[in-house]
Amino acid sequence: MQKMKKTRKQQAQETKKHIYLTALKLFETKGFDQVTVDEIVQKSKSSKGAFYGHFSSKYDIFLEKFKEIDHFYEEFTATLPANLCFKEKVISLIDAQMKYLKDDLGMDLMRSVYKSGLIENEENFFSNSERELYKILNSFIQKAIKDGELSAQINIQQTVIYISRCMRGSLYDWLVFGKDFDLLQESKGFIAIFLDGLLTKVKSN
Amino acid sequence: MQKMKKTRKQQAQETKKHIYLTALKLFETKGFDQVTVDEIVQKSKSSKGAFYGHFSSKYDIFLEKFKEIDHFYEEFTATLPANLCFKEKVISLIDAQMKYLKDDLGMDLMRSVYKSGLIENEENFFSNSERELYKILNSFIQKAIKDGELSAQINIQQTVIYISRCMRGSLYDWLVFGKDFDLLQESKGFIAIFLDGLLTKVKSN
DNA sequence: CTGTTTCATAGACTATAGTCTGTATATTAA
DNA sequence: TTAATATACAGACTATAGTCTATGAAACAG
Repeated sequence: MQKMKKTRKQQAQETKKHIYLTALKLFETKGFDQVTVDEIVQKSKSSKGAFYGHFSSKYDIFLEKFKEIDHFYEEFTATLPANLCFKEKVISLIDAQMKYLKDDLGMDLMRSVYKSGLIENEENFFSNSERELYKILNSFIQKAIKDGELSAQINIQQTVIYISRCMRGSLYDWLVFGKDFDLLQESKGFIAIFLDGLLTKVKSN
Repeated sequence: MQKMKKTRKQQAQETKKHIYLTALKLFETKGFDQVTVDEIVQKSKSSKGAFYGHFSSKYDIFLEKFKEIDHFYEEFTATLPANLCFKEKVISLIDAQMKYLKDDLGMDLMRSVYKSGLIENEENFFSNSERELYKILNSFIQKAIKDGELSAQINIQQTVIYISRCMRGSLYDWLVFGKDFDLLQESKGFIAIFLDGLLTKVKSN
């Protein structure tokens, strides 16, 4: 197990990371659409072959970055107070998540993510990368049912989809309506009403 | 005012319409992404110059078609029974609209519409072409307030945005999750919960 | 150690959306 | 009527994402 000699795979990983970081830096300074693959390749002293060997598209770089969101979810779960009710938990999740998406990932990146979701055939990350989110929501709901906050009748998977749809809806609107759209407030106000509906519906059962 | 001689403008309109119809036919048979501008231009015996003189992009053709949705809204308004309550009206609007989008406009076109909403700088139709939808929702809400179904306290514009966001959310999910996503059922189930929340919230005020 | 295979990378090439320029004809001005 | 101008269109050209093929070096087999 020698450390000196770089193996082929190690070398490749370094190339990938180097392209990745160069691209992110360029995206940050010039904006996603202003950066060409040729420029990424040139600035990273690499090649098209290397680029497309490691990433399947220009978007793919952003998706890679987007996957870091799992770290966010981990941290969120770890620091969430245990004594909150269902509604409080969901709202606090949305609040934290939107802050993270807006400030840490940024609008450009999220636009790419949402664009790529609309590309046919592309394996959409909403069913992969958002798995962590689904798990969290799922656990919230399970807990709420156990605590009698939600009826045991509800379709858990469906509800997870609905709640995450609230997030996607607010995010999409943010991307469409732009800067003067207050993502935090909009998504909180929206989900609050939806959750009221969810809780009401259950009580009347 | 001679009828025989075609004026320049008339001729141009005919060219535009001819390109438009040729493109739509091609989109229908091969799917939007499979059709190139070159092919449209060639099949319509026209040229790039003519194409981009009349349309600002390939998407633009679809947006043109999408504007026909105003006819749908007109007809819907005309045939809506007057004796429905707020919730019934909104649900019936969503039901009819989703049927229309799914069956008459189709997934490909809607995908283009939602993609184009994500393109920066592009004047997004959500603030233009959806104006008719906003008007209808606005009138529903006004009526509901007058009838005491909704509190006079609520922010009407905000509520319009929320309800239309429910639609956008369901539509986006449809485009992402694909064929086995039941748009009608999903959007109805979703909005029903949201409306419950809206009505509840008001009652408790 | 030597021949063979695999694989990361280079960079030429392709496909296609969109731009630019030239032209002929309609329109307008005199 | 003739000259000047505007504009609809043709098609060459550009920009750029993504593909394909070649190559040289590492990994491996014997």
